Amino acid sequence: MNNLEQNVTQQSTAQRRIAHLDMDAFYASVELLRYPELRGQPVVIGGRSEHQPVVQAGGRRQFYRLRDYAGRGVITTATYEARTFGIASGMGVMKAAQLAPDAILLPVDFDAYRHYSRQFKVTVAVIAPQIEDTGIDEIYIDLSDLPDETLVLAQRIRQAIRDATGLTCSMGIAPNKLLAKIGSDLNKPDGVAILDMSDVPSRIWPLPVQKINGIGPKATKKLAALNIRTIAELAQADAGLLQLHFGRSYAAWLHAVSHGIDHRPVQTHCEPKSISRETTFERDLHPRSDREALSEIFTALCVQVAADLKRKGYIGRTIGIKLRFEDFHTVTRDFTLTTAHTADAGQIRRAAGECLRRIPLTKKLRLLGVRVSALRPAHAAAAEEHYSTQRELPLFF
DNA sequence: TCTGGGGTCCTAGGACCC
DNA sequence: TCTGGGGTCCTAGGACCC
Repeated sequence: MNNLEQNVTQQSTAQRRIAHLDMDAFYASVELLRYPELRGQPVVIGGRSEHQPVVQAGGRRQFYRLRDYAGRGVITTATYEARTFGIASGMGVMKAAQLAPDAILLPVDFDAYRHYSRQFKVTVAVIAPQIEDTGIDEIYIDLSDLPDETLVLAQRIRQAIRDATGLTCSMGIAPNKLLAKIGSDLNKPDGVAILDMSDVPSRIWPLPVQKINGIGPKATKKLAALNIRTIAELAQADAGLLQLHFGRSYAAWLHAVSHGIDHRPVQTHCEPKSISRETTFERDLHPRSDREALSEIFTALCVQVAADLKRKGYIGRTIGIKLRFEDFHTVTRDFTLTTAHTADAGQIRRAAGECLRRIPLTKKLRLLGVRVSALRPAHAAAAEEHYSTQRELPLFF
């Protein structure tokens, strides 16, 4: 065995130390920094239109209540006080208003959340640089190569985030991402959980299957029909039965995760695969009688996607659209350019228009979306073009 | 009074090529 | 005329996540 092989073997057999860090009620907590007088109250973030607080004479702020809201939209985040009413993210605002009509409603402010997101990630990176970005409010951190004791490290990271942002987070630390992710939820909010493989039977198995990242509503329902509700029941389930109902690869995955097994690495770098924009209308629009409005929205989406591509430095080759009808049925169409990649709004609009013509429009629409995929960095494409031109030159001269 | 917007990954069939 | 697999690309839909 040579040195390289030895290293690889050692690396793959060594116990890893992976953290999952999740900001507590992130959007709501950022809003509470801005409106400290709301601390301790049920507050939800979401909705679509402008429901900014109104500053009254004397500087007092007047906030919107859930009961004052009418129309479409969902809750993105609820404070823990609001969650006691049964409000959860993803819930329609109108339904949340039934549960807690007096809860404060604030509009989303993504710029503010992105600002705090960058801040907490930079703060963590100073202490532990091996970070995988998995969203605006959560990251995985590979702590394997750091010398410090696990709990000391966790508390140092959490304190640094609190000092830099005033925000709290929860952490799970375990030998892999699967268990770290479950762990960060165990002592939420503002808590830490450290898990080992030997903790799986006592601390993981009693949990419901949907606590596993990757088992969603559909799989949970199918498992419940097989009398499988806890991770313990999943771990004991007959392999043949699972294969019959979920297919070979998903069944194998279910079996592995129920035993706490997960070999995915922490990925510190990731290129985007697609960039898209979509919008749900205030009211459903008719393909004929609202044709003008739809056409305007469609073009605007293409212009936005093109701007996003340029700002982020990508060009794409596959243009796709998404339509959602009034009955929530959703269809997509896409088209791959035979010419070069593009970030041009006009070209995207034409391709998207071709896609649209392939969908029969009878029902009213509630959503329209435009996506560009098969991306590549614009600079790499330019460099390659330059390189290939250079290479060809000698042939011509 | 249902159900946002931004993504990723997987599956599956058909075309096309070797 | 019928008969193979394997590999890759394209397209559509769906599950899932934050």
